[in-house]
Amino acid sequence: MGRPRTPLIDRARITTAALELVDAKGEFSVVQIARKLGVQTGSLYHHVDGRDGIVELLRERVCEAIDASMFDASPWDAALAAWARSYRAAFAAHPRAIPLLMASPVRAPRVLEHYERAVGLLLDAGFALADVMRVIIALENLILGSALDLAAPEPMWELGDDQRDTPRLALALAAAPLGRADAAFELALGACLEGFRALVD
Amino acid sequence: MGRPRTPLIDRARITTAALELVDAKGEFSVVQIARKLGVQTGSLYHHVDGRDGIVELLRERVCEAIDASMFDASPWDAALAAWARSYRAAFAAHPRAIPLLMASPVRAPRVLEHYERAVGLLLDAGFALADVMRVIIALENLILGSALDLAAPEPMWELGDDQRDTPRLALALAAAPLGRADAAFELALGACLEGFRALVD
DNA sequence: GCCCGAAACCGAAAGCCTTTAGGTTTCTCG
DNA sequence: CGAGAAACCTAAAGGCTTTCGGTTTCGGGC
Repeated sequence: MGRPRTPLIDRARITTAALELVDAKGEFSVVQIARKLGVQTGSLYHHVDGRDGIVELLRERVCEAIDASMFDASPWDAALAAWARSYRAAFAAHPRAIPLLMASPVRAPRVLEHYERAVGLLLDAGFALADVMRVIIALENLILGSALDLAAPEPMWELGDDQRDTPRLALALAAAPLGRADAAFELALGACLEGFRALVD
Repeated sequence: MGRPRTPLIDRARITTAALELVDAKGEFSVVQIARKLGVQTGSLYHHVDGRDGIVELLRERVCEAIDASMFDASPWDAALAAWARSYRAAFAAHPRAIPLLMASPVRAPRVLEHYERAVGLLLDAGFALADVMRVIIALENLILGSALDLAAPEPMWELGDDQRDTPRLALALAAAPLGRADAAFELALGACLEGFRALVD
């Protein structure tokens, strides 16, 4: 018993275990993480601020993959598009984590910093201060909505066995290309950027 | 004990109690519903298919408010816009239910029927079959993403006490009008519809 | 070099939760 | 009028989160 000579767990290992559980089963519990790490449940509470704290760690881990390097180099619209694609791709890498991360607001400082840089980008591009959040929120709506679509492994629409009630929906679904989620995202992204350009010109 | 002379609970009352709990606290439990209805926990299982069944009931209840009457009358773009607004408004009426409803695919026939009619609308408007789902999914991404934004009663961005890390974000947030979520949605909706028109012209 | 507080684990328990099972009364239908 | 279904209760199993006290180890100040 007692304190071990070398710590058995840390925040990074807890996060990894939680993410593996979420990727595999779509959910996690403190008990399951403890089992995975060979540790008593209560021990996790020395490293982490409860279950919600673990969700926050997951958010940070997932968002680490978002690339924000384009904010300095490209023209504003190309940078915004690249950011949006990277943002979406980061969530797409762990689709089953999305419902978990959707339930609580963004608190992670590292994510907030992305928004800070996006604001700067748009201000420098000549957007009016009152328009900036409108643009960012609109884009974020699209990104998160699209990510949500990615979260459902099965199609978002489960037609009944009897498709006579929805003949044309079944037809359109069958005719949609495989990467329909990506195609839809690109369609909306292009349209939104076009709309944003009208604000600054 | 025994069976009461008049039933104490039914699916409608369970749904109402669950929705009240969700509206008030953002979550619900079978125990809390039972307490609210003055009934033992297990009794609910005579009326409802477990906790997941209650979520399905909530989805139906929330989606009842979506108006689909415009599909027959207006030109396609006005109809699509009206549908999107009504869809979003139905979710906005119970924002805290959104994370709950997002986790599972759409099964309710009444909701599927909306998509069926949207497909018909677009086909009749001259959209290519392969484009129809792309357009609908793009629009839905926007609706759900925007609804998700509404789900956060607190601002989606919780800046730390020390705003020195995000000075321009704080500035932009302060400059954004009160209905910033609505403004962002309308901005993106208009842009997307403009993009859709380019597909059919 | 020693001591004391902090750190990191274990064990146990309180208090939630979901779901199932069996018992009792009442209703409905043949 | 009798049988079975319906609708409630009580009880309990088994999961969950979180807290608390006990035990050992580490590290910094004297």
